[in-house]
Amino acid sequence: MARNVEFDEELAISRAMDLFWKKGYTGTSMRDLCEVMGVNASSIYNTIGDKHQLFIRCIKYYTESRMEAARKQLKLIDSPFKAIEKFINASAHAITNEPDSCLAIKTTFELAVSDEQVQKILKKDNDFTYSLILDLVTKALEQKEITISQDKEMLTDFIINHFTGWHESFIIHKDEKRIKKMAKFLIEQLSR
Amino acid sequence: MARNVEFDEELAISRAMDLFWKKGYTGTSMRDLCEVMGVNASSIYNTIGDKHQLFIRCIKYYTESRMEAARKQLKLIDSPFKAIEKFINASAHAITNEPDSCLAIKTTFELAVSDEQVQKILKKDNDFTYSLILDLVTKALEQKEITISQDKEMLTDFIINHFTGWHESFIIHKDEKRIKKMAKFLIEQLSR
DNA sequence: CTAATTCTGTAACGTTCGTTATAGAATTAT
DNA sequence: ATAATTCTATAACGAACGTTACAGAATTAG
Repeated sequence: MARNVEFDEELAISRAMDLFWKKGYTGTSMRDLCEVMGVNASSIYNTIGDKHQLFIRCIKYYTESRMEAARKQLKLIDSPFKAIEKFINASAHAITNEPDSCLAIKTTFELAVSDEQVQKILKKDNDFTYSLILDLVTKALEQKEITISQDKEMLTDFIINHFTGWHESFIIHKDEKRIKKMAKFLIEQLSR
Repeated sequence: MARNVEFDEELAISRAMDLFWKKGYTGTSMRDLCEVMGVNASSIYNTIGDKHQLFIRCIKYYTESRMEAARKQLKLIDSPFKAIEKFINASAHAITNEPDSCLAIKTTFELAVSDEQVQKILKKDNDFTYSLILDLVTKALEQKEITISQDKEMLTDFIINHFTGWHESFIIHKDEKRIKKMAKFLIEQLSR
Protein backbone atom coordinates (compact mmCIF):
# COMPACT_ATOMS: atom_id res chain seq x y z
CA MET A 1 0.00 0.00 0.00
CA ALA A 2 1.41 3.34 0.97
CA ARG A 3 3.61 5.33 3.31
CA ASN A 4 2.48 6.79 6.61
CA VAL A 5 5.48 8.65 7.93
CA GLU A 6 4.64 12.06 9.29
CA PHE A 7 6.41 15.09 10.71
CA ASP A 8 6.65 15.24 14.52
CA GLU A 9 3.27 16.81 15.10
CA GLU A 10 3.68 17.63 18.80
CA LEU A 11 7.00 19.35 18.20
CA ALA A 12 5.52 21.30 15.29
CA ILE A 13 2.50 22.34 17.37
CA SER A 14 4.78 23.41 20.20
CA ARG A 15 6.80 25.61 17.84
CA ALA A 16 3.68 27.08 16.27
CA MET A 17 2.44 27.84 19.77
CA ASP A 18 5.63 29.77 20.54
CA LEU A 19 5.12 31.94 17.46
CA PHE A 20 1.41 32.60 18.18
CA TRP A 21 2.47 33.39 21.74
CA LYS A 22 4.93 36.01 20.56
CA LYS A 23 2.93 37.59 17.73
CA GLY A 24 -0.72 36.90 18.50
CA TYR A 25 -3.23 35.10 16.30
CA THR A 26 -3.83 37.82 13.73
CA GLY A 27 -0.20 38.93 13.75
CA THR A 28 1.11 35.48 12.80
CA SER A 29 1.23 34.43 9.14
CA MET A 30 1.01 30.92 7.77
CA ARG A 31 4.37 31.42 6.06
CA ASP A 32 6.09 32.19 9.36
CA LEU A 33 4.29 29.23 10.92
CA CYS A 34 5.51 26.90 8.16
CA GLU A 35 9.06 28.11 8.72
CA VAL A 36 9.20 27.56 12.49
CA MET A 37 7.30 24.28 12.20
CA GLY A 38 9.67 23.05 9.52
CA VAL A 39 6.69 21.83 7.55
CA ASN A 40 5.12 22.86 4.28
CA ALA A 41 1.76 24.54 4.13
CA SER A 42 0.27 21.62 2.22
CA SER A 43 1.18 19.23 5.02
CA ILE A 44 -0.39 21.48 7.63
CA TYR A 45 -3.63 21.78 5.65
CA ASN A 46 -3.69 18.04 5.01
CA THR A 47 -3.11 16.97 8.62
CA ILE A 48 -4.14 19.77 10.98
CA GLY A 49 -6.33 22.05 8.92
CA ASP A 50 -6.42 25.79 8.40
CA LYS A 51 -4.86 28.56 10.48
CA HIS A 52 -7.71 28.65 12.97
CA GLN A 53 -7.65 24.90 13.57
CA LEU A 54 -3.89 25.08 14.01
CA PHE A 55 -4.34 27.82 16.59
CA ILE A 56 -6.95 25.78 18.44
CA ARG A 57 -4.46 22.93 18.64
CA CYS A 58 -1.85 25.36 20.00
CA ILE A 59 -3.92 26.83 22.84
CA LYS A 60 -5.18 23.38 23.73
CA TYR A 61 -1.56 22.27 23.91
CA TYR A 62 -0.73 25.32 26.02
CA THR A 63 -3.58 24.95 28.49
CA GLU A 64 -3.20 21.18 28.81
CA SER A 65 0.52 21.50 29.48
CA ARG A 66 -0.18 24.12 32.14
CA MET A 67 -2.87 22.01 33.78
CA GLU A 68 -0.54 19.04 33.92
CA ALA A 69 2.25 21.17 35.41
CA ALA A 70 -0.04 22.71 38.03
CA ARG A 71 -1.31 19.30 39.08
CA LYS A 72 2.24 18.02 39.50
CA GLN A 73 3.41 21.13 41.31
CA LEU A 74 0.73 21.06 43.98
CA LYS A 75 -0.01 17.42 44.73
CA LEU A 76 3.16 16.83 46.74
CA ILE A 77 2.51 19.61 49.24
CA ASP A 78 0.84 18.49 52.44
CA SER A 79 -0.42 21.78 53.90
CA PRO A 80 -3.21 23.29 51.78
CA PHE A 81 -2.19 26.80 52.78
CA LYS A 82 1.44 26.16 51.85
CA ALA A 83 0.22 24.88 48.49
CA ILE A 84 -1.76 28.08 47.91
CA GLU A 85 1.25 30.12 48.98
CA LYS A 86 3.48 28.21 46.60
CA PHE A 87 0.99 28.65 43.77
CA ILE A 88 0.86 32.42 44.32
CA ASN A 89 4.63 32.76 44.55
CA ALA A 90 5.21 30.53 41.53
CA SER A 91 2.78 32.67 39.54
CA ALA A 92 4.49 35.90 40.61
CA HIS A 93 7.85 34.41 39.72
CA ALA A 94 6.72 33.19 36.30
CA ILE A 95 5.08 36.52 35.49
CA THR A 96 8.24 38.49 36.27
CA ASN A 97 10.68 36.09 34.65
CA GLU A 98 9.15 34.84 31.43
CA PRO A 99 9.82 36.88 28.30
CA ASP A 100 6.26 36.83 27.01
CA SER A 101 3.08 37.28 28.98
CA CYS A 102 0.63 34.40 29.42
CA LEU A 103 -0.72 33.08 26.10
CA ALA A 104 -4.12 32.29 27.61
CA ILE A 105 -4.58 35.87 28.82
CA LYS A 106 -3.34 37.38 25.57
CA THR A 107 -5.77 35.15 23.69
CA THR A 108 -8.61 36.04 26.05
CA PHE A 109 -8.29 39.69 25.12
CA GLU A 110 -7.56 39.12 21.43
CA LEU A 111 -10.03 36.39 20.52
CA ALA A 112 -12.23 35.10 23.33
CA VAL A 113 -14.68 38.01 23.07
CA SER A 114 -15.58 37.14 19.48
CA ASP A 115 -14.57 33.48 19.16
CA GLU A 116 -16.80 31.11 21.10
CA GLN A 117 -14.66 28.04 20.49
CA VAL A 118 -11.60 29.77 21.90
CA GLN A 119 -13.63 31.14 24.80
CA LYS A 120 -14.76 27.66 25.76
CA ILE A 121 -11.22 26.26 25.73
CA LEU A 122 -10.02 29.11 27.91
CA LYS A 123 -12.99 28.69 30.23
CA LYS A 124 -12.08 25.04 30.67
CA ASP A 125 -8.54 26.09 31.59
CA ASN A 126 -9.88 28.68 34.04
CA ASP A 127 -12.30 26.19 35.56
CA PHE A 128 -9.47 23.74 36.08
CA THR A 129 -7.35 26.25 38.00
CA TYR A 130 -10.48 27.30 39.88
CA SER A 131 -11.27 23.77 41.05
CA LEU A 132 -7.63 23.18 41.96
CA ILE A 133 -7.52 26.27 44.17
CA LEU A 134 -11.05 25.79 45.47
CA ASP A 135 -10.03 22.41 46.79
CA LEU A 136 -7.03 23.90 48.60
CA VAL A 137 -9.05 26.84 49.94
CA THR A 138 -11.72 24.48 51.25
CA LYS A 139 -9.14 22.40 53.09
CA ALA A 140 -7.32 25.47 54.38
CA LEU A 141 -10.58 26.81 55.76
CA GLU A 142 -11.32 23.49 57.47
CA GLN A 143 -7.88 23.57 59.06
CA LYS A 144 -8.38 27.26 59.94
CA GLU A 145 -5.26 28.21 57.96
CA ILE A 146 -7.37 30.77 56.15
CA THR A 147 -9.44 33.09 58.31
CA ILE A 148 -10.13 36.12 56.17
CA SER A 149 -13.49 34.89 54.87
CA GLN A 150 -15.65 31.76 54.83
CA ASP A 151 -16.87 32.24 51.26
CA LYS A 152 -14.56 29.73 49.60
CA GLU A 153 -15.83 30.24 46.06
CA MET A 154 -15.35 33.99 46.26
CA LEU A 155 -11.95 33.57 47.91
CA THR A 156 -10.83 31.27 45.11
CA ASP A 157 -11.90 33.81 42.50
CA PHE A 158 -10.27 36.55 44.54
CA ILE A 159 -6.91 34.77 44.67
CA ILE A 160 -6.76 33.76 41.02
CA ASN A 161 -7.93 37.18 39.93
CA HIS A 162 -4.68 38.86 40.97
CA PHE A 163 -2.48 37.17 38.37
CA THR A 164 -3.90 38.87 35.30
CA GLY A 165 -3.26 42.30 36.77
CA TRP A 166 0.27 41.30 37.66
CA HIS A 167 0.90 40.46 34.02
CA GLU A 168 -0.39 43.83 32.91
CA SER A 169 1.60 45.63 35.61
CA PHE A 170 4.81 43.89 34.61
CA ILE A 171 4.35 44.67 30.90
CA ILE A 172 3.80 48.34 31.70
CA HIS A 173 6.14 48.97 34.64
CA LYS A 174 8.66 46.10 34.35
CA ASP A 175 9.03 46.28 38.12
CA GLU A 176 9.36 42.91 39.80
CA LYS A 177 9.24 44.42 43.30
CA ARG A 178 5.74 45.78 42.86
CA ILE A 179 4.47 42.32 41.96
CA LYS A 180 6.35 40.63 44.79
CA LYS A 181 4.96 43.10 47.33
CA MET A 182 1.40 42.47 46.21
CA ALA A 183 1.97 38.71 46.35
CA LYS A 184 3.36 38.95 49.87
CA PHE A 185 0.46 41.12 50.99
CA LEU A 186 -2.09 38.77 49.45
CA ILE A 187 -0.63 35.78 51.28
CA GLU A 188 -0.50 37.68 54.58
CA GLN A 189 -4.11 38.70 54.22
CA LEU A 190 -5.37 35.17 53.75
CA SER A 191 -3.99 33.97 57.06
CA ARG A 192 -4.22 37.04 59.25
CA MET B 1 -4.95 81.60 -1.45
CA ALA B 2 -6.43 78.26 -0.69
CA ARG B 3 -8.96 76.28 1.21
CA ASN B 4 -8.45 74.97 4.70
CA VAL B 5 -11.61 73.08 5.48
CA GLU B 6 -11.02 69.71 7.04
CA PHE B 7 -13.00 66.70 8.13
CA ASP B 8 -13.98 66.62 11.79
CA GLU B 9 -10.78 65.08 13.06
CA GLU B 10 -11.89 64.38 16.62
CA LEU B 11 -15.04 62.62 15.43
CA ALA B 12 -13.02 60.60 12.92
CA ILE B 13 -10.45 59.63 15.59
CA SER B 14 -13.24 58.63 17.93
CA ARG B 15 -14.76 56.36 15.30
CA ALA B 16 -11.40 54.86 14.38
CA MET B 17 -10.86 54.21 18.09
CA ASP B 18 -14.14 52.29 18.28
CA LEU B 19 -13.04 50.05 15.42
CA PHE B 20 -9.56 49.41 16.87
CA TRP B 21 -11.29 48.71 20.16
CA LYS B 22 -13.48 46.05 18.59
CA LYS B 23 -10.97 44.40 16.26
CA GLY B 24 -7.53 45.14 17.72
CA TYR B 25 -4.64 46.88 15.98
CA THR B 26 -3.56 44.07 13.67
CA GLY B 27 -7.13 42.98 13.01
CA THR B 28 -8.23 46.37 11.74
CA SER B 29 -7.63 47.31 8.09
CA MET B 30 -7.13 50.80 6.70
CA ARG B 31 -10.09 50.23 4.37
CA ASP B 32 -12.42 49.55 7.30
CA LEU B 33 -10.97 52.56 9.10
CA CYS B 34 -11.64 54.82 6.08
CA GLU B 35 -15.21 53.61 5.97
CA VAL B 36 -16.08 54.25 9.63
CA MET B 37 -14.17 57.55 9.61
CA GLY B 38 -15.99 58.70 6.48
CA VAL B 39 -12.66 59.87 5.11
CA ASN B 40 -10.50 58.75 2.22
CA ALA B 41 -7.16 57.07 2.78
CA SER B 42 -5.32 59.97 1.13
CA SER B 43 -6.76 62.41 3.64
CA ILE B 44 -5.73 60.25 6.56
CA TYR B 45 -2.19 59.90 5.26
CA ASN B 46 -1.99 63.65 4.54
CA THR B 47 -3.26 64.78 7.93
CA ILE B 48 -2.70 62.06 10.53
CA GLY B 49 -0.15 59.74 8.98
CA ASP B 50 0.04 55.98 8.61
CA LYS B 51 -1.89 53.26 10.40
CA HIS B 52 0.41 53.24 13.41
CA GLN B 53 0.24 57.01 13.88
CA LEU B 54 -3.53 56.82 13.60
CA PHE B 55 -3.60 54.17 16.28
CA ILE B 56 -1.38 56.26 18.55
CA ARG B 57 -3.87 59.12 18.20
CA CYS B 58 -6.69 56.71 19.07
CA ILE B 59 -5.21 55.32 22.29
CA LYS B 60 -4.14 58.82 23.31
CA TYR B 61 -7.73 59.91 22.77
CA TYR B 62 -8.94 56.92 24.77
CA THR B 63 -6.61 57.38 27.72
CA GLU B 64 -7.06 61.15 27.85
CA SER B 65 -10.84 60.83 27.80
CA ARG B 66 -10.65 58.31 30.63
CA MET B 67 -8.35 60.48 32.70
CA GLU B 68 -10.65 63.44 32.29
CA ALA B 69 -13.67 61.34 33.26
CA ALA B 70 -11.92 59.90 36.33
CA ARG B 71 -10.88 63.37 37.49
CA LYS B 72 -14.44 64.63 37.19
CA GLN B 73 -15.94 61.59 38.85
CA LEU B 74 -13.81 61.76 41.98
CA LYS B 75 -13.24 65.42 42.72
CA LEU B 76 -16.73 66.04 44.07
CA ILE B 77 -16.56 63.37 46.72
CA ASP B 78 -15.54 64.59 50.17
CA SER B 79 -14.59 61.34 51.91
CA PRO B 80 -11.46 59.78 50.41
CA PHE B 81 -12.65 56.30 51.31
CA LYS B 82 -16.03 56.92 49.69
CA ALA B 83 -14.18 58.06 46.59
CA ILE B 84 -12.15 54.86 46.48
CA GLU B 85 -15.29 52.84 47.05
CA LYS B 86 -17.02 54.68 44.23
CA PHE B 87 -14.04 54.15 41.92
CA ILE B 88 -14.03 50.40 42.61
CA ASN B 89 -17.78 50.06 42.13
CA ALA B 90 -17.77 52.18 38.99
CA SER B 91 -15.01 50.00 37.55
CA ALA B 92 -16.89 46.80 38.38
CA HIS B 93 -20.03 48.25 36.83
CA ALA B 94 -18.25 49.35 33.65
CA ILE B 95 -16.49 46.01 33.26
CA THR B 96 -19.74 44.05 33.49
CA ASN B 97 -21.82 46.40 31.35
CA GLU B 98 -19.69 47.56 28.44
CA PRO B 99 -19.77 45.40 25.30
CA ASP B 100 -16.02 45.43 24.72
CA SER B 101 -13.29 45.07 27.27
CA CYS B 102 -10.95 47.97 28.11
CA LEU B 103 -8.99 49.19 25.06
CA ALA B 104 -5.94 50.03 27.18
CA ILE B 105 -5.75 46.50 28.57
CA LYS B 106 -6.33 44.87 25.18
CA THR B 107 -3.59 47.05 23.73
CA THR B 108 -1.25 46.24 26.63
CA PHE B 109 -1.40 42.56 25.76
CA GLU B 110 -1.42 43.02 21.99
CA LEU B 111 1.21 45.72 21.49
CA ALA B 112 2.83 47.10 24.63
CA VAL B 113 5.28 44.19 24.93
CA SER B 114 6.85 44.96 21.56
CA ASP B 115 5.92 48.61 20.93
CA GLU B 116 7.73 51.04 23.20
CA GLN B 117 5.78 54.09 22.09
CA VAL B 118 2.51 52.38 22.93
CA GLN B 119 3.94 51.10 26.22
CA LYS B 120 4.86 54.64 27.27
CA ILE B 121 1.41 56.02 26.53
CA LEU B 122 -0.20 53.23 28.52
CA LYS B 123 2.28 53.73 31.35
CA LYS B 124 1.29 57.40 31.49
CA ASP B 125 -2.36 56.36 31.75
CA ASN B 126 -1.51 53.85 34.47
CA ASP B 127 0.58 56.39 36.36
CA PHE B 128 -2.29 58.85 36.27
CA THR B 129 -4.74 56.40 37.81
CA TYR B 130 -2.04 55.41 40.27
CA SER B 131 -1.48 58.99 41.48
CA LEU B 132 -5.23 59.59 41.65
CA ILE B 133 -5.78 56.57 43.89
CA LEU B 134 -2.55 57.09 45.82
CA ASP B 135 -3.80 60.52 46.82
CA LEU B 136 -7.08 59.07 48.05
CA VAL B 137 -5.37 56.19 49.84
CA THR B 138 -2.98 58.60 51.58
CA LYS B 139 -5.87 60.72 52.83
CA ALA B 140 -7.92 57.68 53.81
CA LEU B 141 -4.97 56.40 55.84
CA GLU B 142 -4.59 59.77 57.57
CA GLN B 143 -8.25 59.74 58.47
CA LYS B 144 -7.97 56.10 59.54
CA GLU B 145 -10.65 55.06 57.03
CA ILE B 146 -8.23 52.45 55.75
CA THR B 147 -6.62 50.20 58.33
CA ILE B 148 -5.54 47.11 56.45
CA SER B 149 -1.98 48.32 55.78
CA GLN B 150 0.16 51.43 56.07
CA ASP B 151 2.05 50.85 52.81
CA LYS B 152 0.11 53.32 50.67
CA GLU B 153 2.02 52.68 47.43
CA MET B 154 1.51 48.94 47.66
CA LEU B 155 -2.12 49.41 48.63
CA THR B 156 -2.70 51.62 45.60
CA ASP B 157 -1.16 48.99 43.32
CA PHE B 158 -3.17 46.32 45.10
CA ILE B 159 -6.48 48.09 44.53
CA ILE B 160 -5.93 48.97 40.88
CA ASN B 161 -4.56 45.53 40.14
CA HIS B 162 -7.96 43.88 40.58
CA PHE B 163 -9.61 45.48 37.56
CA THR B 164 -7.65 43.69 34.85
CA GLY B 165 -8.56 40.30 36.28
CA TRP B 166 -12.20 41.32 36.46
CA HIS B 167 -12.11 42.05 32.74
CA GLU B 168 -10.64 38.64 32.00
CA SER B 169 -13.13 36.92 34.31
CA PHE B 170 -16.08 38.62 32.66
CA ILE B 171 -14.92 37.71 29.14
CA ILE B 172 -14.53 34.07 30.15
CA HIS B 173 -17.42 33.54 32.59
CA LYS B 174 -19.82 36.39 31.74
CA ASP B 175 -20.90 36.33 35.38
CA GLU B 176 -21.54 39.76 36.86
CA LYS B 177 -22.12 38.34 40.36
CA ARG B 178 -18.58 36.98 40.64
CA ILE B 179 -17.15 40.42 39.90
CA LYS B 180 -19.54 42.17 42.26
CA LYS B 181 -18.66 39.79 45.10
CA MET B 182 -14.95 40.41 44.65
CA ALA B 183 -15.53 44.16 44.57
CA LYS B 184 -17.58 44.03 47.76
CA PHE B 185 -14.95 41.92 49.48
CA LEU B 186 -12.12 44.21 48.40
CA ILE B 187 -13.92 47.26 49.83
CA GLU B 188 -14.68 45.46 53.08
CA GLN B 189 -11.05 44.44 53.45
CA LEU B 190 -9.74 47.97 53.12
CA SER B 191 -11.72 49.26 56.07
CA ARG B 192 -11.94 46.28 58.33
C1' DC C 1 10.21 -5.44 -9.43
C1' DT C 2 5.46 -3.04 -10.04
C1' DA C 3 1.37 -0.81 -8.41
C1' DA C 4 -0.92 1.78 -5.07
C1' DT C 5 -1.06 5.26 -1.94
C1' DT C 6 0.48 9.24 0.84
C1' DC C 7 3.60 12.33 1.67
C1' DT C 8 6.10 17.00 0.47
C1' DG C 9 7.90 21.05 -2.39
C1' DT C 10 6.92 24.30 -5.83
C1' DA C 11 4.39 27.53 -7.46
C1' DA C 12 0.61 29.88 -7.96
C1' DC C 13 -4.33 31.10 -6.96
C1' DG C 14 -7.40 35.15 -5.93
C1' DT C 15 -7.77 38.56 -1.99
C1' DT C 16 -6.58 41.81 0.86
C1' DC C 17 -3.04 44.39 2.93
C1' DG C 18 -0.82 49.28 3.77
C1' DT C 19 0.33 52.90 0.99
C1' DT C 20 0.64 56.43 -2.73
C1' DA C 21 0.50 58.88 -7.50
C1' DT C 22 -2.44 61.63 -9.79
C1' DA C 23 -6.14 64.32 -11.41
C1' DG C 24 -9.70 67.18 -10.50
C1' DA C 25 -12.98 69.45 -7.20
C1' DA C 26 -13.25 72.95 -3.61
C1' DT C 27 -11.96 76.97 -1.40
C1' DT C 28 -9.75 81.44 -0.63
C1' DA C 29 -6.99 85.86 -1.76
C1' DT C 30 -6.40 89.10 -5.03
C1' DA D 1 -13.03 86.17 -12.66
C1' DT D 2 -8.35 84.37 -11.99
C1' DA D 3 -4.70 82.25 -9.74
C1' DA D 4 -3.02 79.76 -5.94
C1' DT D 5 -3.44 76.32 -2.88
C1' DT D 6 -5.42 72.28 -0.43
C1' DC D 7 -8.62 69.19 -0.21
C1' DT D 8 -10.73 64.45 -1.81
C1' DA D 9 -11.81 60.44 -5.03
C1' DT D 10 -10.16 57.09 -8.05
C1' DA D 11 -7.39 53.76 -8.94
C1' DA D 12 -3.59 51.35 -8.67
C1' DC D 13 1.00 49.91 -6.65
C1' DG D 14 3.88 45.98 -4.93
C1' DA D 15 3.78 42.97 -1.12
C1' DA D 16 1.84 39.81 1.85
C1' DC D 17 -2.12 37.23 3.13
C1' DG D 18 -4.58 32.36 3.62
C1' DT D 19 -5.17 28.66 0.78
C1' DT D 20 -4.75 25.05 -2.83
C1' DA D 21 -3.61 22.44 -7.38
C1' DC D 22 -0.37 19.56 -8.91
C1' DA D 23 3.71 16.99 -9.89
C1' DG D 24 6.91 14.08 -8.17
C1' DA D 25 9.37 11.88 -4.23
C1' DA D 26 8.78 8.40 -0.68
C1' DT D 27 6.95 4.44 1.20
C1' DT D 28 4.54 0.03 1.52
C1' DA D 29 1.94 -4.31 -0.29
C1' DG D 30 1.90 -7.72 -3.35
